[in-house]
Amino acid sequence: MNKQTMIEADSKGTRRAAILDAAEKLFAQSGYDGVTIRAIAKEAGVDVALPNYYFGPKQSLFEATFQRRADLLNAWRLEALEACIENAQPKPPEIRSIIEAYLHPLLMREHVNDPEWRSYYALVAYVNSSAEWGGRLMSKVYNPTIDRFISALRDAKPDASEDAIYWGYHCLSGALTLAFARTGRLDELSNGHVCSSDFEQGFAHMVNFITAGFEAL
Amino acid sequence: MNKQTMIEADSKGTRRAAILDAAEKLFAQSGYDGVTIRAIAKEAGVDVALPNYYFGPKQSLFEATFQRRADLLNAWRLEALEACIENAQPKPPEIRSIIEAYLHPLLMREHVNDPEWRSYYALVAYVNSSAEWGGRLMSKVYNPTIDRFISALRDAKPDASEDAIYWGYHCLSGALTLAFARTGRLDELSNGHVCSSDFEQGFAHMVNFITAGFEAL
DNA sequence: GACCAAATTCAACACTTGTTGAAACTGTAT
DNA sequence: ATACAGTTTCAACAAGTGTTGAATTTGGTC
Repeated sequence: MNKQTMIEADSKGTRRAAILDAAEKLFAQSGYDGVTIRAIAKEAGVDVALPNYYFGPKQSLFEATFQRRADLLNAWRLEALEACIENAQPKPPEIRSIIEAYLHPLLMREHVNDPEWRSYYALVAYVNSSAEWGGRLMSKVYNPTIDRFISALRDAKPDASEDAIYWGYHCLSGALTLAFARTGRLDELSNGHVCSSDFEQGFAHMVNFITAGFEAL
Repeated sequence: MNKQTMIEADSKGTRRAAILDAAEKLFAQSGYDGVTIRAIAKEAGVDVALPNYYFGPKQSLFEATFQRRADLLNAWRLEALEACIENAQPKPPEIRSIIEAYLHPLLMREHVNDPEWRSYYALVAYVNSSAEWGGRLMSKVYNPTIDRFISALRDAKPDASEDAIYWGYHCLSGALTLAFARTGRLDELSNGHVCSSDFEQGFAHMVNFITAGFEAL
């Protein structure tokens, strides 16, 4: 049973899915240590003992929550990357279209403003910049996909150094996950002029900015 | 008594400073909820009741820790910005030199590899991408300085839209604080080829990347 | 020495934490 | 009905949580 069908099996009604939904929402809001099993159980409307029954200890619940939507996300991104490589044949694709393949799957579907997906994105932001989870968990779940994007960028910029490409990806990742975190900081900084939760506007600016960064390598 | 002298007054020997040092280190490692007052007291070598005696409740201790080095940092950055504006008179300074004024004060002094400053940077990374602290605390402490940099960027790029400049700053901030977080992710992604804790190398790449992003606005 | 305020310790408070084992309940196959 | 495995509840556990008030110690001033 692949993960797509797992999500659907868990999709609605079952308590197992309700627990994951609650965990996703709360972990995204307050981080691992800021959330108690009891709060998750309450949010999910189940008994305190049930999360442990289904997922074992708290750490496993957290990793299961993080893992749940990852395979879908990776599949969407790879699909978009393959398509952009295909379209550019036989030349390597433009940098801009690689960056778009990385970002667009996150908001070009029905789930752009789906609060559950937004929670998951915030969870990714938390994990990505957490010293405790960051390296290990992100790498385990997302590296195979990222490797493909790195390769594509390398092909598009064959004269750039390896270091520069990796640090370029670092900038992309940092900007993206900070947007995911939805701290409301840009709103405050700009006195309400910019709405940082307007992902579609923000992503357009980010694509321009990041593309220019890579093209200058 | 300004903050410079406050830090020096707290610098060594006093328990008050030991508590701040311990809190800085531990909060940077594990975030607000991942650290207990008892752990801080133990790390500082003082009684459990002492943090509360000096700083009041846990939240206040956290904010005091975050605040302690902020004024120094702001002063250094503003000094660097003034210098680069001065040097470019009467024209506005180059974008690259503005970005350098923002980044270089963090590593161009004796404290580049000072573990205490590194802890503080990691703390900034935590706060910046935390949904609970991010907006409020970062803005309160750092906005006046950031506003000056935004103005300088606006002068250097008078034809860029306001939105684009704010989102450009967002990219800069996200990349910088992700580097601060020191998750070790780039190391894993590149199979050890890139050392993400080598700030000097990383900052050089980031300056290039971010400068190109702004110049393309 | 006596005095006093600041600093520090100690013990305890009320409450929350993750986890568990035994009991009760569910639905289905026999 | 019986049996049985998968769920769900309940109560409790040992350990840890932030905070506090009273007691004690410290260091300097009269």
